[in-house]
This record gives sequence, structure tokens and C-alpha cells, in this order.
Amino acid sequence: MRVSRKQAAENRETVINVASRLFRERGFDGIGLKDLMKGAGLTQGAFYKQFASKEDLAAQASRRAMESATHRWSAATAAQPEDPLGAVIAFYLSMDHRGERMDGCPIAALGSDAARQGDDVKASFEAGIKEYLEILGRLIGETDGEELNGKAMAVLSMMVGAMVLSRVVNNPDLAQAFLDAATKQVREAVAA
Amino acid sequence: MRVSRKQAAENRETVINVASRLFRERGFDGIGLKDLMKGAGLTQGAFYKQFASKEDLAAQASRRAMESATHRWSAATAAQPEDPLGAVIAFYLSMDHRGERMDGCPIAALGSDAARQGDDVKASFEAGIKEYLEILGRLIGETDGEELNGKAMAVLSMMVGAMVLSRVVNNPDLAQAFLDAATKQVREAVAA
DNA sequence: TGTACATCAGTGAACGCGCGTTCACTGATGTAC
DNA sequence: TGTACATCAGTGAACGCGCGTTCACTGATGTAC
Repeated sequence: MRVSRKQAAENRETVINVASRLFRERGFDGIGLKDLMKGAGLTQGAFYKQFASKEDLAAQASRRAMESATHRWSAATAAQPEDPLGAVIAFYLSMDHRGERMDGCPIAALGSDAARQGDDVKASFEAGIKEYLEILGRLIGETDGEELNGKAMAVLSMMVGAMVLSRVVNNPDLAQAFLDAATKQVREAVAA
Repeated sequence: MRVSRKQAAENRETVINVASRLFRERGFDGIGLKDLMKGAGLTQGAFYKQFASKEDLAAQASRRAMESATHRWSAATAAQPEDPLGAVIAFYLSMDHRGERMDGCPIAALGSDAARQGDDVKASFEAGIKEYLEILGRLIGETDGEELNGKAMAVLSMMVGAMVLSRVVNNPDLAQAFLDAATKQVREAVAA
């Protein structure tokens, strides 16, 4: 049956939010539309009233996931104003983050998958990455434009890579070692 | 019809090699057994005479892919003995590597996928990662045990992360910037 | 404000398709004598 | 070395299943008067 425009808009948002979490948990190919819609309290038939295709939803959900991640970074810096960079590093390079793919960084959770998706999905990631770099650039501070951006890129690369590597190995000690090594090296790189 | 033991063993190797390339190109879920076997010149029915399941092949193919990657690193260092670390960095952090997922680093190509796979697949990656770290440790040299290993981990993290990030963005200039930033930062970290 | 009707978000079944896996069969290989 | 037979890698069809997508239908919502 028909539903109010407001309700329909809310439903759409719910689907995007659910998808942004389930895609991160299981991958773009690891969850079907039926379960995605069920997670939002709807049936699969309603899907195509809101989205053009699964790939369309993947792009929307990727954008939402990146927004949620950058928002989390901002919140972390605001909560610890005496050491905002330390707050971001401590959260990102933690075993907690390693264990919670669903609510964690979309690049670490879906990076290799996203590289195989279409331009729309990549554009969502690209926008979020630029936001990451802006936040990091502000936190690293001091130096001027290009060099600063380069340092922010290197730091983001190390953080993403360390999280991916820590999740790919079985041995928790080795996983922890990657996070520790990246933490130390990021601090040194920023200080230099 | 039956085939000689030698031929059967060769066929098995061919399937693993083909899978190690096609999984990197399309992801574990992006290629089916039928096409995998066709790529090896066989039909899908023969698959279960050689492998217990698709996940079994994924573990074998991941191991093969990591072996092929570490072998490539060794070859690069041997080819440029006056600057072996520079050779590895130059190859890994290149736009060529960005464009050739099929023959490139399995962690960059399948990292987020592998994190969702079973312990066998992760064990294959873990073994390859340890080999990566040994090679890197030797190239970075000088410092003693633990610290050296930490630096190798940080460097590997930065390389993997930079490649993932460069592949996730549409803009080639931004992709290149990630590779350049990581190259510069790796050199500085190793020199320090 | 009240009534009549058009709109359309959501339902649930159906579509064709490709997936991973199983199986009866084939016929060359490997083994026993 | 030659013969008879058991083995088993590979074939190709079939299995059940879940996928992304489509569609006829429902009935509350939104609109026109």
C-alpha cells in the first residue's frame, strides 16, 4: 500500500544506512537485496521504487559509509581537543576497529571490492577520501599546501594498509604488531 | 577419460595458477568455477576431482598468488643490486602496478575480500606477508630485530594502503599523488 | 471542508540465470599376473 | 613382454538454490474541484 512521502523518504534512508553497514560487513557481493530490504523492515519488491539497481545502492551506501566515517573522525578530534590527531590514530589503529568492520572505515572494509566497482561507487569513495585528507591535513598542520597534503596521503595510506593487513592475518599478535608499527611510524612521520 | 598422473598434477597446477590471476582480477565472488576451469582448458565437472570446494581453491590460489608476488620482489632486488629497496618501491608504487591487478600484489587486490574468508585463505596470506616482511627487513637492514620488523611492517602498510587508495579513486592525478606521497614517505622512514 | 479520483510506495510471486555441487558415465592409465 | 582388469581424471548433464530484476496488484496518500 502507498505510504506518505515523508515515510518513503525515511525508508529510503534506512535502506541506505542498513546497506552501508551490511556491505562493509559482508562485501558488495556478500549480501542480497532480499536480506538488505529485510534489514530495513521492507520486502524486496519495494527496492526498485527507490533505487535504479544494486550498483546504484552500492554508490549511495558507499557515500553514506564514508560520511559516517569522517563524522566519526571529527567526533574523535572534538572529544580530545588536547591531542586530536592522537585520538584519531588511537581509534583507527585499534583492535576494536579491526573487529568491527560493519561500523569501521569503508576503505579498509571494502577497498579491494570498490576498486572493481563502477565509477559511481569510486566517486563516493573519492569524496570521502578527500574529506579524510582535509581532516588529517588540519591535524598535521603547520607546513604549507602540497607537502602537507602529501604527508596526509602517506599517513592515510599507512593507516588503511595497517588495518587491511591486520584483518587479513589470523594471528592476533601479528595483527596487533601491524597496528603498533603503524601507530609509531605515523607519529614519527607527523613529528618530522 | 582418464589422464596420466603427471598430466593430472599439471592440470591442477594450471587451475591454481589461473585462479590466482582471475581471483585477483575479479574477486573471489566475481568468477565462477565454470569460467575458472575453462581458463585452464577443462570443464567444471573435473573440479571436484582436484579440490574439496571453491574455498579450498581460494586458499591454494591465494598461496600461489603470494608466492608469485614475493618472487617478483626478489627478482626486482636481484635485477637492481645497487638499489634493491628502490627497485621494489618503484615497481610496487607505480601506475603500472595500479593497472594490473591480475599480476599484482594479492593483498592490494584481495585484501578486504580475504578478511571475510576462512582461516585457510587467511593463512595463505599470512605466510606471504611474513615473506614480504623478511625481504623488506633485509632491504631496510642495519637496525636490530624488533625495531626493524616494526619498520618493515609500517613500510608494507604504507605500500598496500597507497595502492588500495590509488585504485579506489577515479581521478588518475589523485591516484598518482598517493603513490608519490607513499614513495617519498617510505624513503624518509627507511632513512631515519 | 468534503468528496472523487489519480498516484505510487510497498507487496509478494514470478522471471531467467548462473552459481556451487553431485553424479552416471567414459575410456585411457596403471597394476597384477 | 603381453594380457585382463581395476582405477580414476575428466565429461557433460542435472540438482537445488539464491541472485537481481520485473510485474500485476493493493490500498493509503495526495490532489482537484
